[in-house]
Amino acid sequence: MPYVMVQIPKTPAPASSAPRSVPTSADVARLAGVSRATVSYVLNKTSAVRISEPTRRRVHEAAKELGYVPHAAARSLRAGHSRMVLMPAPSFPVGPLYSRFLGDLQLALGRLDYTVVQHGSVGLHGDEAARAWAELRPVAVLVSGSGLGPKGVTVLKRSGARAVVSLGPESVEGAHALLMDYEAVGHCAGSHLYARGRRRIGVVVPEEDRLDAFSTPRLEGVRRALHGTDATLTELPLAYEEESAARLAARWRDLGLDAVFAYNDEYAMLLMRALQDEGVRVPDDTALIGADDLMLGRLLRPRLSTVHIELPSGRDLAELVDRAVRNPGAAPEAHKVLGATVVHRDSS
Amino acid sequence: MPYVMVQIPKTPAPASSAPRSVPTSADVARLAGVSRATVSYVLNKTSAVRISEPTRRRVHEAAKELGYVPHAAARSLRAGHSRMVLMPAPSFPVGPLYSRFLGDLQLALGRLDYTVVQHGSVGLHGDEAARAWAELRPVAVLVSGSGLGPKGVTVLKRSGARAVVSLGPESVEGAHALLMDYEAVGHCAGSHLYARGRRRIGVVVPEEDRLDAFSTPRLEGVRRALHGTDATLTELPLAYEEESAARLAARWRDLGLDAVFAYNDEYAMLLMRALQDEGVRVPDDTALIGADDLMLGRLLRPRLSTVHIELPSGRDLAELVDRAVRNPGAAPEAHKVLGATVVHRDSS
DNA sequence: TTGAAAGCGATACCAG
DNA sequence: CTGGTATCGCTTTCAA
Repeated sequence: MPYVMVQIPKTPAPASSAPRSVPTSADVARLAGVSRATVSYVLNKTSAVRISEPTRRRVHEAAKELGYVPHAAARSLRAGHSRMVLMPAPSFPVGPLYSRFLGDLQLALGRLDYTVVQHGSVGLHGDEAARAWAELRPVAVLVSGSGLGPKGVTVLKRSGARAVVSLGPESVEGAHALLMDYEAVGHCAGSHLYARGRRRIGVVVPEEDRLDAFSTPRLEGVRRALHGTDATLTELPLAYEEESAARLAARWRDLGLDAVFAYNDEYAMLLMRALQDEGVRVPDDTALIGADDLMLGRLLRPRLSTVHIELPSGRDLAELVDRAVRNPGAAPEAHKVLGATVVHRDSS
Repeated sequence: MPYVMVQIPKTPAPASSAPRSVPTSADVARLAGVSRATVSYVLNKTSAVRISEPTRRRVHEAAKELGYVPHAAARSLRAGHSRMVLMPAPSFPVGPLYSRFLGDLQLALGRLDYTVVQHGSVGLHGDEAARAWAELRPVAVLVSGSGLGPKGVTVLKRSGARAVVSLGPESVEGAHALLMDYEAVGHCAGSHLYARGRRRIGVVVPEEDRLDAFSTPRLEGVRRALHGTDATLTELPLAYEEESAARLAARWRDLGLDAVFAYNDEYAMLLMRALQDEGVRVPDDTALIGADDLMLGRLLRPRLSTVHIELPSGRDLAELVDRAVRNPGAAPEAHKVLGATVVHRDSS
């Protein structure tokens, strides 16, 4: 040892509300009268070494008395890996469908002993966001939507992520993909309306930018369903406000449409109301179909036809993640996971 | 498994992507031909020391070439603190109101250079959850709802959290509190119905357990509003299903109610539909009021009266957090932050 | 059965 | 202006 370090006494902390520094395993060891190694053995139930029962008890008691909580950062630094699964937090209100999916996923991953963390990356764009996520060295990253490019995937993998999974309409180079075929939703709706004999078909396109990622594919799906037929497709921009709907309804007869796919059930309700106020009969004058199969659609009169969407089960996705983590070398899997089926009720 | 995930064949990943171990600052230093200290200085723009421009460039280039991303765990281990603000991820579908609040909050905290993380603590109860959160050594913890007791607060503070804030109906010992006075919502509704001359008042109580934390105070609020008056209060259990609503509506005339507070706008819509199907006129026979001021209420006929709820601004909460972090010694603040006002439309 | 000590990655002091 | 080095809290060999 080059020179002797002398411990400098610290200024005593204020009397009562002493913000004692956070207890470490060394503190536990001292209180229990053992070494830090022993503490680690006891607290992690290491089976390789056997610790005497009295010692175990002393360690546990010391830990409880101090309110010891292990330091995840130190642990994963030492271990060289963590069990954190990171997802970007959604930046817009999510429906009950996705909420439920998320809950299931968290539960399933929790059972597999992963810790799910949603990272509030607001205002970070593309690769910046990927870097921010990579700083946490998650073992896996699940990204929904289009917030991730191939470069982002590289950054994440370089920094140790053993699985990168994208949930969205298209797969990303190098990442596993859960292909949510949003076009299928529109395709379902378009085919349904066509099959019901409708030929002049409108498609609501929300004016809210955040929904572009969903609305564009849904529109394209309808276009694809109608391609090569004698039906026409009209895009109908609509903001999620009564006024906007009223304006659209006011020029409805001029549009001469006999059917409309309203993007989702909420926009459908908005539009249905406006159409009815305008004296347009649904479905006689105009057929109307939504999507997402929300409860509210069942409550409308006429009952709203809709496209029911089935997301992958959280358990399946959790298993995909676990598989990928255990075997990072494997080629990325791609799964089509979005089930879309028409629920025909009274509005179409 | 509800349906099968269909595997799509993917082109195998290029063989060149050898999983090199993740680059550290030492690797950057080596490549740039400088010491790790210099790398740290350059990358953190430390102003105390001045590094020659050529060196800076070499470091930056090396970092970029290696795809270097700093290791957050190592950094915060060394620094002794992080800038992570932790919130438990909500375990049930949240409405647009709360989503918006959450988004604002994340943005505001982001601007103050905090990283917001939602911890998916599913299946963890009370103090277990607090321990799990504490392992991440967040600088602040925001807990909404009643998932935190005084012991949890102690655990978190012991492990270095400089601010613990509870958002909910009641304050928790030792934590800052944003008091969401859910009773006020019910009180508003009850007073309104009473003022409109209604005396036999029903209150919908959702059968979904997860909503207890909200529904009980709303019910109590109505009770308080009616206390000491000649009005009666009837609890109306209701599940969020058409069938349940139909059953309730079927015995409506026997109940002899002239008004009902439907918990929120969604339950109100469910009930209004069922009542109308039963021939009960709203508001003539029975006045109806919801809560949350959702768009859908405006679309109902009659237009739904509701209780508009104002959450605290994300900016304000972010500032409270920042203040608390900078001055952890200060006494916990408690703010009443929930504004409830009746929006009188046509259903009451 | 327990203890001493090396090191995970990054930072900040101090010496040169 | 730059390099060596101790340190954060924890796990895990290796010795005793």
